Amino acid sequence: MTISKLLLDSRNQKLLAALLKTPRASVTDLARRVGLSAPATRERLVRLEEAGVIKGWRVELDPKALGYPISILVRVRPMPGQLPKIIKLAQSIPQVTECHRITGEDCFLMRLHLRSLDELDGLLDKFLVYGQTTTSILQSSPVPPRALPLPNQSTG
Amino acid sequence: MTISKLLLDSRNQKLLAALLKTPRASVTDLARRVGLSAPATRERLVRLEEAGVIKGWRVELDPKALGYPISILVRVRPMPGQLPKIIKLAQSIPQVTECHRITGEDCFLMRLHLRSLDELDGLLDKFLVYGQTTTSILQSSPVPPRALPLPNQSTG
DNA sequence: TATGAAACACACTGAGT
DNA sequence: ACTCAGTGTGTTTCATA
Repeated sequence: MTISKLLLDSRNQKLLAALLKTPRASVTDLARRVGLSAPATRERLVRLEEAGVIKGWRVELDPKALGYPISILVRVRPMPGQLPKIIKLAQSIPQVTECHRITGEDCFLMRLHLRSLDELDGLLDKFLVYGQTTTSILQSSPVPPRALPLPNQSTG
Repeated sequence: MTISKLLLDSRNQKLLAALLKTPRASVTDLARRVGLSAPATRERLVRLEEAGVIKGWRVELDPKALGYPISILVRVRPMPGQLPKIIKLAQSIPQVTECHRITGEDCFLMRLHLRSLDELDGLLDKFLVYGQTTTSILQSSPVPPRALPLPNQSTG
């Protein structure tokens, strides 16, 4: 049994579910919803963070509001030996907000945010030095980022 | 000038920058860092939320810790007329934590989390009813999700 | 749109079970 | 591992500029 599983008793499941619903809830509020005292709830939160079950906290800003109305996805197929250069390039471009190494002929998938389509050429050119690119414009998100189901085990 | 721009004076820029660094900081702490009183800072936060500049707050859980060690990306090329069915299907599968409509021959890109590779066949089969799929396994993230640069304008 | 003071809620600690 | 109670800090409202 993994450390994680020990951490995922029914109370922590409730706690995580409550947190997913309202990430900014106070410990006191979470405690009420979980049926524990505030100190006990806090202790559980700290342990979940220490164990890495809770990886982090985020505030999500709207790219449009920040002046980036266009989101695109770019796949990159590196030329032989150019893989590390593409990584460095992606990291150095602030408009690249995600870059993933994936299996398949295209080794990378990245997400870029643009102020206008005019920016696209210049950005792609930078990558074309090291490989081929395939570009898609993001139109909508039928499933916007959402949480995975919790194990919902009955133990604990 | 858009509503957003009016909202992005230099103090709000500082405020958002502070929030991005430490999303769970207290209003009092943010106020100190921005150089305003707590009530004023709180007021600004509320407005930024109401205007949609702050889209939401997230707690990020580790998929591995929840029992989903494998992340994959699937592109789907729908057969004619099957596009809405694919959307519904994606929404109905909890392992699909993101699904994006994109331009190109593959209309959808989605992200799935698996308990094991054995799950893959069954999941892909569901989509293969409505179109072709291309699957990649996510190996690493040279650029893990990060924030866009703020406008950093001098006005305000 | 900001501030300061006051009322209230929350976080955190320590002692006890 | 939890609860309870006490203390200090943060949050929120209101009056005011």
